[in-house]
Amino acid sequence: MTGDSIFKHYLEKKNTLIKDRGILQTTYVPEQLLHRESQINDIVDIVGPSLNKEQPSNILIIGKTGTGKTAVVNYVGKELMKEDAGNNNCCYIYVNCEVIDTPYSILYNISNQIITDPNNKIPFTGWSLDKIFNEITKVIDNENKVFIIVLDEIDKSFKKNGDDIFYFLTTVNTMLKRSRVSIIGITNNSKFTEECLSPKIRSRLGEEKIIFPPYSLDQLIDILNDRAKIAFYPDVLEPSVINYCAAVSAQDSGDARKALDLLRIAADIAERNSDSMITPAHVDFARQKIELDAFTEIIKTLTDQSKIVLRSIIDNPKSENGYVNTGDVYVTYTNIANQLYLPILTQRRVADLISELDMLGIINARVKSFGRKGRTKEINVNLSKDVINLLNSDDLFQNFSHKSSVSQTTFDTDFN
DNA sequence: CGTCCACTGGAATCAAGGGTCT
DNA sequence: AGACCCTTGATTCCAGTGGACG
Repeated sequence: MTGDSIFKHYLEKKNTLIKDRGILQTTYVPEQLLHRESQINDIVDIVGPSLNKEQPSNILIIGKTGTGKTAVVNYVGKELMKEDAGNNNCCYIYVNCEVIDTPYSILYNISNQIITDPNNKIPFTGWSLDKIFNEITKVIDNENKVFIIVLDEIDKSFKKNGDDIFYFLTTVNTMLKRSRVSIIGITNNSKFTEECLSPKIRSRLGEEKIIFPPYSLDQLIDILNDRAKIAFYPDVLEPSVINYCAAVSAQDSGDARKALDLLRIAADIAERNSDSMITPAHVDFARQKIELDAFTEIIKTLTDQSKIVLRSIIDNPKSENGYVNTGDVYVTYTNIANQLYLPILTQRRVADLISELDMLGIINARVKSFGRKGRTKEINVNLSKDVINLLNSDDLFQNFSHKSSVSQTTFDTDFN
């Protein structure tokens, strides 16, 4: 790979608007986190004793997406490690349970952040949970430190796996002689404690609770200005852009992440167009792009069966009156699956897949009763043409589109 | 007011596919 | 090689259930 490559014009082209793109990334942790002073102080006060090898209380952090939970915790963690000269007293471990979502992989991940010797790492599969439990307790105790383990998006894992590992993690201390473990759980589900936790864990995990309220409009403007100041060259932002980004996101639950995404993508679009300024129009484009990207990503990762179910909903002959029910979908589904020579799932399973699509936000499904005529899910789809085209152009349906012209009239796929 | 439809929601279970361990 | 283990997707079974209809 030499510099003289197909990327040449990228290397030569200088950005005229964005000076430092990284600053607009949501993963960037700024020097100073605005409007979160009190939360930071709370966490510092709780976690601080670990510097003297005393065990901090467990913390549960609650707040909606984009309210700075992860950023604040990681920021405090970073500062804590800085303060712990020589790495002797405490150790900060971060695990995102949305990405790492099985009991095994969570424990695997935690242990391998601790184990430095590559020969002693735990294999990524194959061991029994018992064995991993024992190994991790041994490893932790050997270190003779206070471990602060952050479990981000903790509710996701609870939903899927129950609370076994968390029970383990909150009770390891009884088996440790030298080290201590304390847990920081992060969730965006405000009813998490009541809905998901069994009483025995509830009291342990929720020793301290810290709430992260959504950012207000003014706070979002502050945050955006703060980053824009260093991310852009001077005078490339039309004055109303920041307010516009902030307003869009404030409406929608004060999500700073979303506001930053908007600003960054708007800037990218302007840059690519070689426009001299970033305007609210760019922000509008960015909004559309974000939405489409989100759906693209979801559809890409759907299993074949889910794709067929989704398509069955969209293409359902009965869908012209706005909604379909599970039975209708299942009929269409068996049709399509048959034509694609794929195994046909039971209706029970298809109902589950429909529920999953609902949770992903691709479709709307709510249970409705028709009295004597039974009870079913009322499903409606509200997808843009772009998204539907995207689904139709999926590899899975390539052969199908040709064949389907024979009998089904509803499958008028338009590629252009 | 009770019935009864057409599913839902939950739990138990299976099979296949990834692997380790002895 | 055979015993075990975890994860994922699917199956099977079954006890609910909201509310229009009779």
